[in-house]
Amino acid sequence: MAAGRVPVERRRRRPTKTGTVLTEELIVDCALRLAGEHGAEALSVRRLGAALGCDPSALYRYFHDTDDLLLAVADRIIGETMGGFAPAGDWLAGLREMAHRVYGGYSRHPKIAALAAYRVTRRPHEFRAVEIGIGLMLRGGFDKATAVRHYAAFIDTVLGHAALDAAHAALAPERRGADTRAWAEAYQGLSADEFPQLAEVRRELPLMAVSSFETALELFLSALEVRAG
Amino acid sequence: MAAGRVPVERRRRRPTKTGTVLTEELIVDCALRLAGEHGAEALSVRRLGAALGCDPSALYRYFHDTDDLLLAVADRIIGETMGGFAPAGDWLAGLREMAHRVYGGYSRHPKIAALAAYRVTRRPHEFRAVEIGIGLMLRGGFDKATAVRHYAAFIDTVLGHAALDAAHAALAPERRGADTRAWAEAYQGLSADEFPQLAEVRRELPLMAVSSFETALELFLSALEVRAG
DNA sequence: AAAGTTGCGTCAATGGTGTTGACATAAGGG
DNA sequence: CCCTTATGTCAACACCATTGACGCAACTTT
Repeated sequence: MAAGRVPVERRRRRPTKTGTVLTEELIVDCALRLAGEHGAEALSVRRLGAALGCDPSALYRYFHDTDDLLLAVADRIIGETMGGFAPAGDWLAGLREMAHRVYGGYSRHPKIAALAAYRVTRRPHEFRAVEIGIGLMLRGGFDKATAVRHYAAFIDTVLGHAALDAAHAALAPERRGADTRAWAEAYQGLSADEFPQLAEVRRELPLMAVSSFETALELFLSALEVRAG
Repeated sequence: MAAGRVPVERRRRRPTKTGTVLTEELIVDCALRLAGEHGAEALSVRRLGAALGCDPSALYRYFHDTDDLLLAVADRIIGETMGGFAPAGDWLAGLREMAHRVYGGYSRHPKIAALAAYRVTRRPHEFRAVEIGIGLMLRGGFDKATAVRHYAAFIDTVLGHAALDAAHAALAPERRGADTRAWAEAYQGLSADEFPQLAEVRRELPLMAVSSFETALELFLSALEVRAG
């Protein structure tokens, strides 16, 4: 049953009924593509099996369960977004780019992001990302413990926003629409007596429907800058 | 089928097979209790029906679907956490307390938080919370548009951290443990050649396993303070 | 080249999930 | 007292993840 128990060297590559030869890599590829093309619900063992042309249960030869597969997919995303990133100049600019890369990567795969943004993949691409992030904090002049704590706060803030926006983007269309329209509709009709502050900013409320990631990131980075210097 | 379509006044209160009389409130109560007591998976229409002593499908007379029910439960949580909150003094202190209340409320209901933190409930308790939050920003001296944008960044940062930590807390125990231990185990064994920065802070890495909410919040608030004054 | 292991794809089955339409019954208004 | 109709119940559908038994075929060994 168990996945990965079989050493890679001993692998016997038997083609499936439809001819393709399964690989961990191929499965992750397919999962990523499937989650992207079709809606949020497309990522199930059965659909994945169908897309790969194999029996669903064959996947359990490669991954313990769907959680294991999910982490593998998440690490692939991290790898893609951080690929070729080697910040050289200003540490703050480095952090800014890293934030944009991570946020952008997860935005491109909202369904996965919503499920995996808060996980620790414990896989190579994540190792590299943390290595870079902590390096940037150290370059900012923070002592070791502060660098780690600030990196945690930084990446969690970025991941938190990414997860929020991704989860929203991954919602079924009619639900996403309803949530978005709330600020321009339900919140517009509230009584000014009961909600004076909301009435005051009524015309600006639709701003609540757009992502606050950029605003939050710049506020956060400015706070870091102050503490460093 | 549809929920809420029946005006409240016309309701015919028929007891279920086991004698209890269903109410939207009673259902939300039960859902909250169920999600708290039993593990993360306890929240399903069937279990809820069993706990209420009614047929699962009876719930569809009160809520369109599980999403509708989820939003009702989430709004209840907001109401509980914000109950009696009327910040009078310093606007920054008000924001700090609001952040702690929201984060704490969701921490007490991780399963719900993981599912609902990024939603707009469009219900009374949420209205009140936004009213208070925007009021605090206006008190900080920001103009209308900036107040709204800063409130969005503020609440999304808080909700993002709450969602991250809640999702982690709602994980199945063995998965949560594995994720947590990663920083004290998998990350400790990495080669110092390949990951020099990680090696540098190796002894501080376990800090990554604890919530970064407080750190992030204080950084965020300090940035707000600078912009206000 | 034949025999023996064993990886792994397939099949069938289990027990879970949300949701719906038909139905019967009792509640409450006239 | 009847009539309308709200609503709890039942049965069914279409999904889901996961597992154990099975047998083929791809390697290893002799």
